[in-house]
Amino acid sequence: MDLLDRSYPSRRAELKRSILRAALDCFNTQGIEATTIEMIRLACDTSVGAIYHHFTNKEGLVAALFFAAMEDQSALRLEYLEAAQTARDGVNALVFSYIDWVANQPDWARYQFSARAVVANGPHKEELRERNRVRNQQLQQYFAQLGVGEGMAGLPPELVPSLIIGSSESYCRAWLSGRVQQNPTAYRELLADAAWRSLGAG
Amino acid sequence: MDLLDRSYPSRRAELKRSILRAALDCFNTQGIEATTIEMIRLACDTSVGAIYHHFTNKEGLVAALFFAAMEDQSALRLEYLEAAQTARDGVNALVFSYIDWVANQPDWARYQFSARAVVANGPHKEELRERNRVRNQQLQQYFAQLGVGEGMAGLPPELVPSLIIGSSESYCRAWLSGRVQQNPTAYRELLADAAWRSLGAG
Amino acid sequence: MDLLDRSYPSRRAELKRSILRAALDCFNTQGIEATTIEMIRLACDTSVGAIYHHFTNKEGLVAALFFAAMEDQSALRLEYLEAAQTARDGVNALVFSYIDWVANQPDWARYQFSARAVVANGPHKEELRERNRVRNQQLQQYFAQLGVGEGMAGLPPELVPSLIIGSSESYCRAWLSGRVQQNPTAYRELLADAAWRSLGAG
Amino acid sequence: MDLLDRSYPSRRAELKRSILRAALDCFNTQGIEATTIEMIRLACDTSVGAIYHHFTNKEGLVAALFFAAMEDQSALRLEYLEAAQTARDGVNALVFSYIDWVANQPDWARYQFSARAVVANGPHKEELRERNRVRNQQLQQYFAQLGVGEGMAGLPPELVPSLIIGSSESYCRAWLSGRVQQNPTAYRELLADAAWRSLGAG
DNA sequence: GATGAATGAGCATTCATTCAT
DNA sequence: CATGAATGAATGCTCATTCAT
Repeated sequence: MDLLDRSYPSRRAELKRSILRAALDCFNTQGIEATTIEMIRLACDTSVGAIYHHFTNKEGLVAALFFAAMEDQSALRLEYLEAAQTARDGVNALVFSYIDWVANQPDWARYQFSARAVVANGPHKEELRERNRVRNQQLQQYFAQLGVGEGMAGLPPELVPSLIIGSSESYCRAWLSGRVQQNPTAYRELLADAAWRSLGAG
Repeated sequence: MDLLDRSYPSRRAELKRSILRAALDCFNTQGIEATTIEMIRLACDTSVGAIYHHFTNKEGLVAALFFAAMEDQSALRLEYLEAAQTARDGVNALVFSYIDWVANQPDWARYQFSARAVVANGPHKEELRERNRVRNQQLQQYFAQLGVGEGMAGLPPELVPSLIIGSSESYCRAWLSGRVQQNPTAYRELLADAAWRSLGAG
Repeated sequence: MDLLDRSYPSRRAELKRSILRAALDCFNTQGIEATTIEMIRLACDTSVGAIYHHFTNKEGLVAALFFAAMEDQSALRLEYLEAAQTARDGVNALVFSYIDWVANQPDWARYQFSARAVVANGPHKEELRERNRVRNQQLQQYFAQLGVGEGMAGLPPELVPSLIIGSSESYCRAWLSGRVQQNPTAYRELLADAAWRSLGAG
Repeated sequence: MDLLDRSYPSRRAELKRSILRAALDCFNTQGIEATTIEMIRLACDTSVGAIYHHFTNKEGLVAALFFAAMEDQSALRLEYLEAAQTARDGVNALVFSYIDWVANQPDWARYQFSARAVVANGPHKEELRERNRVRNQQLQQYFAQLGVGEGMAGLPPELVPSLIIGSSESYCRAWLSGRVQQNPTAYRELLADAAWRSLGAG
């Protein structure tokens, strides 16, 4: 099922969905700043007014799209994490959910990379901060439950996320921008193993 | 010595330097798109005409700044790599040079992150591609010399750069955007060790 | 009793009244042009459609408000004039009714000043002209009855209204915009005396 | 000599003058809010950019025009006042300078009436307040010199300006909007006499 | 009658770029 | 070489008004 159908499932939200889809396409193709409201309007055949009615702003549209991606990614992560029993399972869940989400929603992933800076400096920066705070808290709880951090004594907590996800993110970026060819899912296991080793928890 | 004094060392280039410095400040503070030529003019007290005389247009200024950063970073990497004897030395050289450069030139590093997408889609995309090609070739040569890749048989070559530098890059991004506090140089060794372990070459 | 209750006394007109009151507030606070239908809707908690149902369009609302003020002011003037016996009484009636109305309905007076130009150039300009014509005729009749104009021989008729009401209007404007402090009713007698003297009819 | 030539006499300010003249015409013909920058641009055959270069804003243009009128009117008033010896002379100077200015610059006078409210609520409200303060102070000085206020003991000072100028202003407004036909200069003496009588200083 | 989503013409404003001086 | 006034296409956004439900 499509990401947007998950986020806006009702019938009445059809227009909203079609605006978002058109915006995603335009933003990814032309770049966020280079995309004009008129381009989006053309792409989904509505009126300028309708776009503003539903999203207030160009920045509101950018943010709505970004938060939709964030939530979808979060949902997959939680799903994977719920099945995890051990610390190693947890690391796998993070790496796999990250890679699978990017590989399945490359457009949304691409958008997420380019929109983050925009949202983080725009009028929705507070909402972003808050969502990040909540997400980090949830992750900490999960990892506390799993006893992660014990095996990797000595590693500063603020370093751990980079060790777990850094390589995957780096490869996914390279893939999305065409610098490497192979689909990241082909390296799921390698990247999860490498992340685990990098934690020195072997 | 300052990055710009290295790149534009002559006396006559003083104006060029002061424009670049002002532009860097503005771009980092306001964002590249949000910065107007007028803002830069104000910040370095020249005329619009002078800016256009030296850099042709805004994208020329963005690119000049980006390539200056790239070259400075390259120079440090080469310096570190020249002292490397073993594969492990090479990994350390990459990680250390990356971290040290970011930590010493945080403004340039910040700019590099935000400008890459702009340059990669602007009129200087070819020059960027070419520079990347040259850099990758150099790196490959160095690593071939050091016999890197032998100990890590089985790892796809296109994955290796992400394994080496991914975590460091991830942490540096987090540091530049204030999400973590500790200066990345504090974790130089930890990150290099983790990178080495992640390669499975222990 | 409230101006609007006088103009729209029935129970069924409650909504109409609440729209007018909200519009008056908004127009005075933000200015007529700066006030949007949406602001008015918010202020009286109806729907856009309801406003258009009752007043056809924004200019209809502006005019309805203006004519309501005009009628209320007219009613008071007639009331005062009906008690007048002499020319001097007539001048007093005009000055006092003007001042008392402004002092008792400052919001409506303020609105009247700012709306006149709008109505006089909008689609209701004819209605305004007609109402003015009728009012002037009535005044002329009253003054003819009282024999006004005899004592002040030599004064051009078109100058007389300005001599009678000019100073009061000037002071009331100053009071409404905060340039003077004292309530105009404090100067009722002084202004009426001055008007009388200015007619040279002493 | 034209009002604008007095305010912007240099050769280089030619464009500025032509913009102001075009704006005055448009504002008076269509109304300030109804006038678009494009209309003004057409009327003086420049570019939008030039208008913004010289006046920053539509509101800047409105204010520049308003202050130019104010200064021109002030200059005439000072000129007339300088020749005054007695209180009666002073009253005449105020009434005559007011009437003469309106009659000689009807477009500027009309504009002044409609622009005052806009400027008083716009971003230049402070400048307007300050200019008013200075003007009032000057007037007070002049009248103190002339011993005005002595003969009219008992009249509250804040009422005096309305008594002096109220009737003239009222008649001028009526003339500018076509409600009366006779040019106000025809009634200069009558209005000055009436003002003097209204002060009760006879 | 009431509602409010949808419409789209219209506007102020910006800003990279040029070029006469 | 330097200057900065002038250009004008392009854009985000507003808001009165309509009309299907």
